[in-house]
This record gives sequence, C-alpha cells and structure tokens, in this order.
Amino acid sequence: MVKRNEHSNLSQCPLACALDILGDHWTLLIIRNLMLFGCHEYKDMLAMPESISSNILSNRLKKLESVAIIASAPHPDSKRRKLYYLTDKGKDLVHAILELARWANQHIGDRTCIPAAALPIFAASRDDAARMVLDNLAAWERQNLPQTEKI
Amino acid sequence: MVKRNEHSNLSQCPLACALDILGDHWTLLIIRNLMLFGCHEYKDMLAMPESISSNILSNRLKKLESVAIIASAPHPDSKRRKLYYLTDKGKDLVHAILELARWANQHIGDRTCIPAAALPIFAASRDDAARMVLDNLAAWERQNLPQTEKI
DNA sequence: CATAAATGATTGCATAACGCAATTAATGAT
DNA sequence: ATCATTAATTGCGTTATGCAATCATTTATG
Repeated sequence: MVKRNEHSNLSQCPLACALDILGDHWTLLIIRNLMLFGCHEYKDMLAMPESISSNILSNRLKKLESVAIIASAPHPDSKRRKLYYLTDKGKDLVHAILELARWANQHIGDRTCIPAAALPIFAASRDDAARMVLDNLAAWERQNLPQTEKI
Repeated sequence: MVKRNEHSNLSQCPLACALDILGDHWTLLIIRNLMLFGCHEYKDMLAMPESISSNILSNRLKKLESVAIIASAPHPDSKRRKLYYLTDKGKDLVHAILELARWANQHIGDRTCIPAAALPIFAASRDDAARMVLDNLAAWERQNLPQTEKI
C-alpha cells in the first residue's frame, strides 16, 4: 500500500513539515473558522460558505485534535454537542493565516471580498491584527470554556 | 464529471481563494525552492529532498505560471533548459511562507531542522528576514535574467 | 410516553488527484 | 553517429475526495 507522500519522512524543512499538517484544501479553513468567524461547533462548520462534506470535516477535526492544534469540550447546553477551540499551538497560526489572507487580498483581490467579521482585523496593522484576534479568542474562552480547561 | 471543490466558486474569503491556488502539498514547496534555496531549474526541483514526481512538478509549474506567481526564461547556456523565477506576486508570498516556517520551527521543532541556506534568514527579525530574501532574489535576477525581463 | 427533529458522526460508491515507472522529443556532448 | 541530459508526457494502479444516505444518541414536541 502506497501511502500519501509525507514530506517529514524525507525532509526536516520546517515548511515541508508544516505542510504535512496544513497543506490541504480544508485544514486552514477550519482553523480560520475557529480563529476569525466565531465558529466553534460541527454544525456551524458544515454551514460555512465553502460547503465542506461532513466526512471530510470529521476527519480533519480528528487530525487537528490529534496534533493538538485544536481541542474540544462538551457543550454546556447539550450532551451531543461539542465546542471546538484553538490551543496555543493553533492560535499561533494567526500570523501565517493573516499573511495568506493579506496576500490574496492584495494580489487576487478582484475575486475576493473580506468577510464583515474580519474587516476590523484587516484594517489594522500586522501586529495589532494578531493581537485583536487573540484578544477576541480570549474573550470567547472566558465566556464559554470552564476556567480550568485552558490548555 | 465531478470537479475538485474550488472554494472560489462558493466563497470570496481571501484565505479560501488563496488556498485554491496554494492549498496542496507541493505548490508552496516549489515557491520555497525559488525563494530560499536558489533552485531555479526543473532538474534542481526534481532533486529536492521531498522527492516530487516529474508529472506533478510539471503540472504545478504550469499552474503557477498561469496565475503569474512564477515566470520562466530560456537558460543562457542551453536551449532545452529553462530558468524559473518568482514574479512580484510570487515574491510577496515571502511573509506567509516565513510565518508558516516560523510556526513549524516553534511548535513542531523536534521534527524540523532549518536548512543551512535559510539559517541567516531565520536568525533575523520578521522585517529583516523578508528584506533579506527579497535582496537575495534581486541579486540573483541581476546576474541571471536579462535586465528587460523584470516582470 | 411516543414520536419527531437535531446533531455528530460513519459508510458505500463513483470520480478526481496522486505516485511511480517508463517513455518521448529535443538538444548537447563525446 | 551515438549516447547523455533535460523538460516534460503517458499509462496504470492507489489514495483521497465529494456526495448521498445512513446511523446512533440526545433533545424537543404533541
């Protein structure tokens, strides 16, 4: 059985190893949902405009949890629901994600439109933008996660 | 015929549109080769440690040229060789690429090792690093590309 | 209590993308 | 002339993806 090429078997380049985890069409969009769009539940992610399939979503959430980029907690309102959130490792992707979005906005901007939820972040400077995102996440966590669950 | 999900059909989010172009296992590695490793020819890219297949490489070079992230020029030494290089649009990915590499180095650093060619860049601050990369590229272009070919 | 709806997943199947080896066409070198 | 190099392309088998349907569990409703 020929497995998919895992760069990290052959290369120790940081970029190559990062792409083993992040280099597909969906993973960074899931992280974007958690980071910028206040999307913290399975059903919310299924409803995103890019229309991810439920099997792919399930698969990616599992992978991201297994490499500790995200974590999950039971939803306070229901046993069958879960809250997904970014770990510190996941939050640190804010710089890479904002740079990719910034590039797209600058170079393929005729095809893009910054989502309303992200407008204030795009208006800010690089450093301010990252800080705003992290502040928003911290505020969400104070409201929605048990205080002891901070990872 | 079911085509691969193209996010840009459904979403105008800059990140989603960027991933239509960059969101696979190989595209950013090719850009990395041009940007950081002084790798400007087909045969050099085939020799990279991650072992890309020649059909995939050919396909990605074509796609990247079609979206004007790279361009090519005939090699001065041989008609059958080509020189690939980054356009300004491609060079602007320097920030995103360095942030991804920085993240990997910080969070999965046990599995990574910064390639020697990139060490001085990693040692520098964010702003200095991007400037160093762009200076290196400009120097290479002065030596290897006809002056009128600047795109 | 019985039934229906919501939710987080999993399964089966068809298709597209990929990985590998071999091959091609054009050019250069001996 | 013959062989090697280079930038691709082709064929074929494997893997990943997309989609629809389904499942199991939990919550809501009559």
